[in-house]
Amino acid sequence: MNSFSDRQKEVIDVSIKIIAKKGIQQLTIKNISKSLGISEPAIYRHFESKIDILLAILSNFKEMTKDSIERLQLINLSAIQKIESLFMNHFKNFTKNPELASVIFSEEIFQNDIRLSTQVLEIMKYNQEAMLGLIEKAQRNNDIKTNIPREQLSLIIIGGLRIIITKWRLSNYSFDLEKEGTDLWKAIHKLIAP
Amino acid sequence: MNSFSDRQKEVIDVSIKIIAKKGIQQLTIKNISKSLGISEPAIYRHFESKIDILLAILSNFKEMTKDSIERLQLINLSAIQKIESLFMNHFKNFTKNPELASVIFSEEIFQNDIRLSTQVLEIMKYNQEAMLGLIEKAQRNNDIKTNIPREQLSLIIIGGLRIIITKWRLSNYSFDLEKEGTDLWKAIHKLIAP
Amino acid sequence: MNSFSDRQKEVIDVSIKIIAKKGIQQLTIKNISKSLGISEPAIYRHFESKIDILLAILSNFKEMTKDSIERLQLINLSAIQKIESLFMNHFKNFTKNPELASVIFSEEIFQNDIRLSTQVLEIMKYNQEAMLGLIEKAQRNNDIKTNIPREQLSLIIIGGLRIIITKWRLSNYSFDLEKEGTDLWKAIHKLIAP
Amino acid sequence: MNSFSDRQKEVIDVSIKIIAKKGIQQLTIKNISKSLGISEPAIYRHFESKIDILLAILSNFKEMTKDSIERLQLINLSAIQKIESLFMNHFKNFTKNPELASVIFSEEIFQNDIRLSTQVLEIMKYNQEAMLGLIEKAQRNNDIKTNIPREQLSLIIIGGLRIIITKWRLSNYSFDLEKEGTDLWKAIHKLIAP
DNA sequence: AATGAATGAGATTTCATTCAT
DNA sequence: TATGAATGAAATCTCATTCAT
Repeated sequence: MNSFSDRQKEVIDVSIKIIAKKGIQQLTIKNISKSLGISEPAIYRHFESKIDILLAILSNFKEMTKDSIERLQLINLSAIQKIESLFMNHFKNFTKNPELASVIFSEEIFQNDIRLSTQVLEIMKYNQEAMLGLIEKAQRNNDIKTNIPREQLSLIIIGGLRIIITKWRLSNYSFDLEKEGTDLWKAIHKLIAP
Repeated sequence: MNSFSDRQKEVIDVSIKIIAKKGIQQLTIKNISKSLGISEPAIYRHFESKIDILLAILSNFKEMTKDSIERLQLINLSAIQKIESLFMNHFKNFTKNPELASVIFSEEIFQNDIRLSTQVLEIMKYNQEAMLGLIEKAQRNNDIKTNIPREQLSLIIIGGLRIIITKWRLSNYSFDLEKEGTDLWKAIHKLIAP
Repeated sequence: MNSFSDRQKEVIDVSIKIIAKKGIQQLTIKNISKSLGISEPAIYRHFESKIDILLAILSNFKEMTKDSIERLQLINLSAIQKIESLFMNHFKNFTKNPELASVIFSEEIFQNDIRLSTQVLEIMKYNQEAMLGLIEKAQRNNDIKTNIPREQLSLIIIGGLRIIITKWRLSNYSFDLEKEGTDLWKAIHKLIAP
Repeated sequence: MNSFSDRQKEVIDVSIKIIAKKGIQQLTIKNISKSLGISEPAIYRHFESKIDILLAILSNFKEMTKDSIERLQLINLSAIQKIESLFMNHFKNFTKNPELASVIFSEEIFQNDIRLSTQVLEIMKYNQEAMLGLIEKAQRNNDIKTNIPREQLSLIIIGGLRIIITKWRLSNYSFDLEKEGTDLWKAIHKLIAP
């Protein structure tokens, strides 16, 4: 799809790490190039501008999001199981890749450019629509209460997902995200089950 | 408690507005002074440094948070009613003061300085403890399911609160926050009611 | 009219000198600030951008041009004498201020920005219209041949003026501009007299 | 004489076009290579440095100038006819090749290097001497007034030539150069004829 | 309390050029 | 003959802050 060169992937990678560790304000061309051990102008062989680096990060997220949702659709699971899987996969992924957590839910970072914020909104929308679709199916299967509108159910599930990750991040990854995530899912599941 | 001068309050005010409208990267001494119609050095009569402005913003939030929670405790309401009130008050306040929404839940903004992030964590903690206390009481009153640990209930309630405000902000305040907030509360209430 | 501060005038001044001596490519903020003995950022207190410095130079030229033409109109001279005066004044001014010569007829310098080239064209137009008006009057007074269209006469006079200044400049100001200018005017006068 | 390779000629060509369209400041190795559809280092296979490209442009002009003057000398025309031919040929050539006009009379472009400005001065000198020689002959043939020194006549002719081309270029080639050139020549001819 | 002038540090970006392949 | 990757130098401009007034 979006075929980034090896160097481009490296740039994207260290950029995410820099944002995660030191915040967007420290994402400078100097810091990126220092991390890669090359000169500052060398970055411009691989990206036309700094904004393009941020766009590449988002483009990467978008692909990842789409892929994981599409893969999920193909699996032979019930809708409620797919919701659980979607929910829990986030924790697995972020545990493996904690930097991602800092960037993926930090809409503020991408506020200052229309192209960036458009991408962010599209990613959010994509996630929400997937969740809504699954909730609808699960309700039809009678695996989720039907007396609660799916829009609100979706907000509650995604809201829970986001806040636990935010807490984990702000606590400096000091608790076991997968364990706390499982507990949260159990609670949500108990609440929404008919 | 912290007694800010009139000018200091003005600085805090326009700073919040700038962050809300243009992001933290645009919060510069130049932009602040331009918004206030004074010169840049004049800012330094009122704040020793830029960090002090951000600390003042957070200090302000902290006071507001404490105040509203303390006031809530004094009112003659049941615990579940207090939770509802806490939940709904946010929407009222943000509808009146949309800029606040952009800053109050943007922890990323305050990531790059220990003094700042410490303040942010304290505010979060304060809110959570208040919520936990109320949930406990509501459970004792049998107004909330008791078979779900209050830690998870708290996450779900605050998570829902945060995500709806985030959506509202990213949508450029394009929907009726109070109405959507009411719908969300109804759903949560139905779910957590015994 | 355009009221430049003292510092702004200094910037304009050294900028003209730099262009004259080293060409437009050496007109850098660094060189300007070095010439003035201040730091580079200090320049930006006085001009918003480099383009604004160039615009100020042109704005200055425009004023000078307008002024000198307007002053000329008021003097009690015949049209042909005014043409001579216009012609010869250039040599006097440039002899006093040789750097001006390098910039005033270097349209190429101002090619890369629409605002700049617009200004250049306006200055040229202004000069040409003044010259056309004077030629017309002189022809009516029978001081200039009437069997030659004034458009061509204007081109010949201004063309002569420009080329002699160009030669003087490229020769590193190595000949007496006023003397050569007088000789040229004598020749032109002899040719265009009826 | 100077035998440029095909690639070198291409480089010279696009360089002239770039200078004409966007000014000398946009004549960068990057822009040259982009125009040619090759990589930047590839340019250095054909020219040792950027200055060498500019020198090649001037060297080309010099050859062209010499050629056309030498060819003119061989033709069986009177001196005044040769002057007319020299004058009018410029308009024909520039109409065919408008970019040339932007560069050939832009001495400022070549100001910042001694080797470049030396070349420019030589070309000018060559042209002037040819013109002076022709005027002298025409005066001896009694085709041009003899009471005007040929130095001034030369200035007037070449000055007229240059200014009309400058106007044409700054007007974005918006008028018929050959027609206006003819009108100008008629005027000059009428003036200088005995 | 406020300002005009200034600055050191640093940001993004461009440029001519080099080198290994 | 050509390219991908890289770089030192330098350009424009921004930022937080200081100081004399």
